Amino acid sequence: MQAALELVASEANFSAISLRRIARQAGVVPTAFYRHFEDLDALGLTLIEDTFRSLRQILSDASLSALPLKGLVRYSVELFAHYVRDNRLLFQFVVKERFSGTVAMREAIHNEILLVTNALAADLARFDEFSHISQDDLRTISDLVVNTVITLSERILDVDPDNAEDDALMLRAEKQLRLIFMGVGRWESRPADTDTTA
Amino acid sequence: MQAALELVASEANFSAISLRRIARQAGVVPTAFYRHFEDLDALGLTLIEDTFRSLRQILSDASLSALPLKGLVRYSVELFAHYVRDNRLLFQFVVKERFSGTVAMREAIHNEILLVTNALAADLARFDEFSHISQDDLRTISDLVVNTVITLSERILDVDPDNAEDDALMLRAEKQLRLIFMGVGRWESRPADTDTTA
DNA sequence: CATGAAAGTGAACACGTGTACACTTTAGAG
DNA sequence: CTCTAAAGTGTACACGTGTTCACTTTCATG
Repeated sequence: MQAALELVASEANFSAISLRRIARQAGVVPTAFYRHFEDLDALGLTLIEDTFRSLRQILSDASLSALPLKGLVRYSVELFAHYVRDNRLLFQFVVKERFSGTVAMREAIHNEILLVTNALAADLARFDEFSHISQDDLRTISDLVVNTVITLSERILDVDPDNAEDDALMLRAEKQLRLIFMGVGRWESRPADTDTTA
Repeated sequence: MQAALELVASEANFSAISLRRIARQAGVVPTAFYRHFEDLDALGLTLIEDTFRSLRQILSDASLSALPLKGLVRYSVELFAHYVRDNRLLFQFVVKERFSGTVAMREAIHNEILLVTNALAADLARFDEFSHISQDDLRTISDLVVNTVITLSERILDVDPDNAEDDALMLRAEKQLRLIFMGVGRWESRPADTDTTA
């Protein structure tokens, strides 16, 4: 698995590297691969599963919903960015395969992200500031937040590890999230369907 | 080029298909490929270039900045969604290669998106509603908007063409964009650095 | 109608690929 | 110490790959 991650990080993507190269990188003969996985696909799916199992762990450990809303944005962004940096190869793999992987892999990633989005919606629902928001709108908002965070991690992974440019990226994401939450204050979940601003 | 697009749409991604397969799909012998492109890379870059040339055309033709801000969101979303559907294969290619392509391809796509973001920032600057926003913040906002629209197109491409599920996707993106613009109303570009909402 | 460039052809090359099979080594539990 | 399952090995096969080269066909232009 480590060998696969290293190769994917140094090449275009997963489908561009072969079973034989992975085996070579792992210091093992090609046929030994089959002792561990049925398929390259199976390897990929395992990597995805591992990534998100670990991410879910982090997110539930942080128990964001127990914190005060004030300052939550900055804290969350930092937590997440830190975690992405610490698991660079794993996330790089997921980002690359999200749209270019096998159907099975794409679906797995998609479903995992959906889970995170739903969890966020449930967390947000606990705050008074969101009490006027319908369940449906909560998920729409969570979706926007999650997408913004995903974009942040894609960018962190794009700059090289010791560039220190990350701070600018985090600041931007933070601003964007704050902007979103500002909108929430004016949002009405069952408004007359007329535009309020645009 | 058409052959390559068709294959990429039916397979995982560009690096997973070979010169020989593209030639076969085009009804031509492998060596004939070299009469048109030096490289597979060159083909990919050309496809990207074409996609964005055409997209820029559409966006400038629409001259969004000449329209009233009210209703702009819905109109833009519809325009864009329509265009994505009409150029399904092309966009599918770009979405897949955005993170999993060659360095050259990834950079090309990244730069093109940056151009669109900057153009949007310039357009927004013309509206009175954004007069209190600093240039820097305008780009941050445009970035968020562009990312939201990109996410919309990724989703449109993920459901099959005649599913009619698109309306729900567009509605969600529309809501998210309106939420963002609501936030803009309360945004202060040089505030005391204290959080206003979170 | 001639001509020259653009497009397409077919054979050949050296090499990388996934997987099958029978075999050997490793290492931990009884 | 023994034995068994897991991990690793080496050989072999049929096939797909990018690229080369000299050759033929197509076809618009003068």
